Amino acid sequence: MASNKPTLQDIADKAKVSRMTVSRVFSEKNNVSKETTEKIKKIAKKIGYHPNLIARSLSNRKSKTIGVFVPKTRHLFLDIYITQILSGISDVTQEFDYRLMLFPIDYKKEKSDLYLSIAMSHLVDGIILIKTKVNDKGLEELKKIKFPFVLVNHRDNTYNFVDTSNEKGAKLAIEYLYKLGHRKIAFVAGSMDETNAIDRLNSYKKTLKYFGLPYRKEWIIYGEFSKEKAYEASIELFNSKNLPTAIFCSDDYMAIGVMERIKNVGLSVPKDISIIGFDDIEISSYIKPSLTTVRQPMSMIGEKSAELLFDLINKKRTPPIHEFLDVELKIRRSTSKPK
Amino acid sequence: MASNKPTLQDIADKAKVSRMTVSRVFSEKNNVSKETTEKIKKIAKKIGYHPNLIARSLSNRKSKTIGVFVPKTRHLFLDIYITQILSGISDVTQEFDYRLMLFPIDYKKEKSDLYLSIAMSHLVDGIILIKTKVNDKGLEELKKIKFPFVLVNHRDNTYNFVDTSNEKGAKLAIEYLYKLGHRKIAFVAGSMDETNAIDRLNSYKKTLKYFGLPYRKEWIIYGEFSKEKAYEASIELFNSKNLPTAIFCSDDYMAIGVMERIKNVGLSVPKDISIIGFDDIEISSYIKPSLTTVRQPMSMIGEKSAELLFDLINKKRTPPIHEFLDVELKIRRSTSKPK
DNA sequence: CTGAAAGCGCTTACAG
DNA sequence: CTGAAAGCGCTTACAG
Repeated sequence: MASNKPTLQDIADKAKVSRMTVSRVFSEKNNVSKETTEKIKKIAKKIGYHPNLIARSLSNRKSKTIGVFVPKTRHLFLDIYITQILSGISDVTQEFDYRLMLFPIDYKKEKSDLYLSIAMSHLVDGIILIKTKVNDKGLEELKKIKFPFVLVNHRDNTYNFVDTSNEKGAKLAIEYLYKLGHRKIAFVAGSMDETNAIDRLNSYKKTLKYFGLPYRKEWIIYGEFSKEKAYEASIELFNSKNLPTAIFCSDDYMAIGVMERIKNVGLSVPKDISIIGFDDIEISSYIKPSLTTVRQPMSMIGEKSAELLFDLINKKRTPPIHEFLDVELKIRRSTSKPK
Repeated sequence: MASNKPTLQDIADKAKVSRMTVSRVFSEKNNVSKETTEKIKKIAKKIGYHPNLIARSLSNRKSKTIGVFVPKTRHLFLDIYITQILSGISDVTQEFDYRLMLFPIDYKKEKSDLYLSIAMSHLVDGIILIKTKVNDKGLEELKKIKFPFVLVNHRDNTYNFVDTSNEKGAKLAIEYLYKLGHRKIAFVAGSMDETNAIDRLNSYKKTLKYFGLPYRKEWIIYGEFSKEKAYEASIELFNSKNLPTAIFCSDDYMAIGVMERIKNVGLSVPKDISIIGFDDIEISSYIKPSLTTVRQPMSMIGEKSAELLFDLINKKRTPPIHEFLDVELKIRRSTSKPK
């Protein structure tokens, strides 16, 4: 650490002006004479002045920083899915000349006043929460103090959120299978404490009904958005005598787990069973067969959520705001007509 | 924003003590009587007090935050490789009860006083820079003011760094190919403005020499750590009459690009040509054939660099510190004996 | 366009 | 164990 960092006062002394004038130059108020501005900038450069942003924050009550809560999953807190959302957030944050503070969090374990204490800490001007769980008590506190925050991929009408059209996504998948000729369609659900998982499940049920397809409880299994869990749970599907001809999985990792299972029971994709995933993560186009999946526009989800947050911070929109982003079916080789 | 957030003074008034005493309670100095401590905590809870961390930072000159510079690559600033490093950094940061500020950066474009201005801003107590380029002018400034910082995966003896044993990694790969019986081994280099790429190339040359293998300039191609570039550049290898029997690629993405090329020229991996990559990214175990590669301990690299940074911040070690982490050869199906 | 005064909400460094 | 004083380095809100 430099022992004595120059301050506004140091420059003011040398330039023979008040430190207020120097402050104006660095906060770009453009109301200082050209002459003095140049003199001040020259001196600043010479003595190596850089503003103390903490001091600035304390007095103007703006941190110019947003906080992003990201779920820790699978030991690694960032899977590819979240990485892309984060990337979108980061792009917009830089456009707005803001900084980004990361809060990795285990939503299940964290005490409920974490959000509030960070909101009250003045460290950030707004918060984005990626994939919170249902019934998160902390959110109500944030709303109560009118702190700007946006939920990402968590649909709760009480709050601001940016979410994927999960309903449409699941519908697209089932519809596509139906049109291929499938009538026996099983479903692999995600973690039921996330609205993503709930919405996809409900849309699966609804779409089956719409097409007049049979709904069978034993054709729904629960994989908790995990490849391994999906692999384990999917054994049940193959113990029954009545095999589905297609399986729609709530995310790509689970689809990969199910494909492994299918291989292990001696069947083949898509010849015996068609598989559709959800997300379109990078691996999905590399595996064999490549995975048909519902693509979420991940980095756009990040961008939109950051844009919304800045609108809230700048009071350009009033809560609650709800945005749904569109999905797209990526057809690859894990789906075909039934035998 | 809450209109009037309670401050230390508010609690002090109600508790009939000085705000200094209240401050002591919240900074956990443990030198306040049990009785008063409890009274203060009770009042704080009742009126919803949460400390203003910005104010605390200004007066005690500690931000309790570290900054991490991450390269923006491939439009998405975070590829899987960086994600894992970041995850390791984040784990250690939480252990030390610090916060984490993210600075996505294009190292080639950024003006050179960015590091310095952030170091001087008091926003962070230390900095980790992931994959800087050779000849980055800004680093010298940081060193001059003795600001704690650590380079990740960039070997520059002037500064603190945590790097992979690239030399050993490349040696392991070549050695393995040699033992399989390969004598004609080509090399795909990364971006030559990164020491990672340089070190792997040098080790390739050195190891060839060690085994008495022929070094041919036309067997070295440059893929800039990009799948597409590697695909493009690798065409040259197949225009020559003298084909290699194995290709060692400086990263997995390039290995994937080269494998595509091999397929497109009608050859097959590993039957005609063996392929080895570097990194062990997630896809590498999913592609067909699965990729033999030199595994970097990515999240450990993150952990070690954060631990080193905290040691520097707490003056437990003195710069320059250089750490190399071990690599491991993951043998999969993209390598076999030559025909 | 410029400045004097007051303040942001904490902690440091004494002192007792 | 507790407190009075001063200060961290800025900006706000006047005033001229």
